[in-house]
Amino acid sequence: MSIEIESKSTQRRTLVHWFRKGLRVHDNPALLQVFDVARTAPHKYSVRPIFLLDPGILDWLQVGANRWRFLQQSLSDLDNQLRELNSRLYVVRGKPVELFPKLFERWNVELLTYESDIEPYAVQRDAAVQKLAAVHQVHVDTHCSHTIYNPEVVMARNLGKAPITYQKFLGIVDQLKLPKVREKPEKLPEEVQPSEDALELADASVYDCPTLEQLVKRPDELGDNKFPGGETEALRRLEASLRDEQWVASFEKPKTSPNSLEPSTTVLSPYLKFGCLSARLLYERLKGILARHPKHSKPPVSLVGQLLWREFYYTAAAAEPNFDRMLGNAYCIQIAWNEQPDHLAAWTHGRTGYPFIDAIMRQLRQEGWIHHLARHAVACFLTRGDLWISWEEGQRVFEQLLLDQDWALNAGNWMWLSASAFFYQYFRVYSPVAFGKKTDPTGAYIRKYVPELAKYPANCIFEPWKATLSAQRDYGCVLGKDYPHRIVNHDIVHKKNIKRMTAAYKVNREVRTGKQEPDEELDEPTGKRKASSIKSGRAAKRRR
DNA sequence: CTCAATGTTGATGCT
DNA sequence: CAGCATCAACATTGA
Repeated sequence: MSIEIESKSTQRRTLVHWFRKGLRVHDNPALLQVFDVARTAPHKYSVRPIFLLDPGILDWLQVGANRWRFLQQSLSDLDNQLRELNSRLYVVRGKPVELFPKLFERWNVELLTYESDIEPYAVQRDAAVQKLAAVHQVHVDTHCSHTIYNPEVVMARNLGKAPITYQKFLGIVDQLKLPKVREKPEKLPEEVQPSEDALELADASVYDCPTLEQLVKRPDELGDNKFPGGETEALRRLEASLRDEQWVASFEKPKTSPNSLEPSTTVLSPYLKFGCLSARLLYERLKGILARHPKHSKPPVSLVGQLLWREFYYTAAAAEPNFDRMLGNAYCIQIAWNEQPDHLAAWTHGRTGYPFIDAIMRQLRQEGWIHHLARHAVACFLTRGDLWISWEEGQRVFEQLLLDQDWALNAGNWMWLSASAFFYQYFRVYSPVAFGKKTDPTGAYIRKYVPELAKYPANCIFEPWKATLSAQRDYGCVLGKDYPHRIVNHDIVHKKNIKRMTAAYKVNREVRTGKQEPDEELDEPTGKRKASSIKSGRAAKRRR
């Protein structure tokens, strides 16, 4: 017994950084902490940066093949980055709560660091891990570095609540100090290399990065690899995006095109989502450029404005565990959406019969990224504009297909577009015909992604039902045979849906002001009061 | 309490 | 082709 204790006390202690999001070595305060501590006593410590991969989640998580590939590439690049710093990435297979007690013991862990996260799943997981760490006398330090501003700090400046308008949000963060962007850590001394544990002695590849074959269960669903994952590519893309300072300084999102053949915006979003690129670094770089160009665009339309939209939604989401649902969500207006599986399937797979909508949905499936305004067009079409299907259904499809899918942003934008929260001018409806014509009058985008319509001329490619049957035959694409008839008539349904929105808002208003109880069909028993408490202080006062 | 101003990105038709 | 009014009309904010 005494020998055991003796050997344990002389065994080196391990410092662990746990990667989740934040798949980078630059501006990573939690990683930096572990490296810094190791350097204070290189003979006492060894360092193990880890990523946990639960093989069970591959089957149920809403992640499409393209995003699995992005993750695989990001992990592989991260491993390379760490090897240049005399370390490596240790990918450990299993569930966090089952793994950590074993790792704490196996590696004699002293310190665990990670980047904090506001997603409910992560909050719950991290609380459980912190408990386990306490039991094993492992010190835990967390750092807020996925966002520029800490959502908790923003709320503290707004009477403890998340601001629900962007302008209010701007007013608050304008008073906050900017976080310091951190350099990537310096190389670790050789002595810090951990000696092989029992598992590594048995199998030297036990902690290796997953291969593409291991992560992508449906390789047939992989599209072109237009946006490879990883920090290296993120930083390359950052530099390419910032090269033209005039463009950066004059950027206005609403003036960029949703249907250009090549992206009209930076496509840094997937890299921000996985943390391959630090939002704080991007912010600092943008500020530097704007300082050299006094006449520049401003939030909400500027590039800085785009980053702050991300912050806005993160703050709102941090305050609401049900942010991704209609029921029990304090921000969200309650609407009796229809269930319409055939229409949902048509939208999901780009078979609505509206070429502009279908082209966007097919680009999304193939490439994993679509322009923000393209997301507006298809989201409006699915929900309040045409199909009257719940935003949660659209959220699910985006969650699967978008490389940049980020819980807070996806839910927040779906609520915005469906006029369920944050945005209320539901009478502004996108036309699935007219909207795309503004930036692509010839329909080149449609020809690329809906090739069966390639021979349709510009004057009817946005509305192929206007071509006569003989013309359709000439163009080699007959509606109902080679391409679907439109599943709804926009001119008719969008007017009907505006009236439905008016009715839904009226009910919601009466519920809020206490004139009427919420619809029992819509509300969960526990969600009743909550729906009104944040929405309106006026209503809450009246109730008291 | 009321009331006016405001809101990242609508469509249409007119000047 | 940019700018503007109109359509019908929302919630939030702040005076």
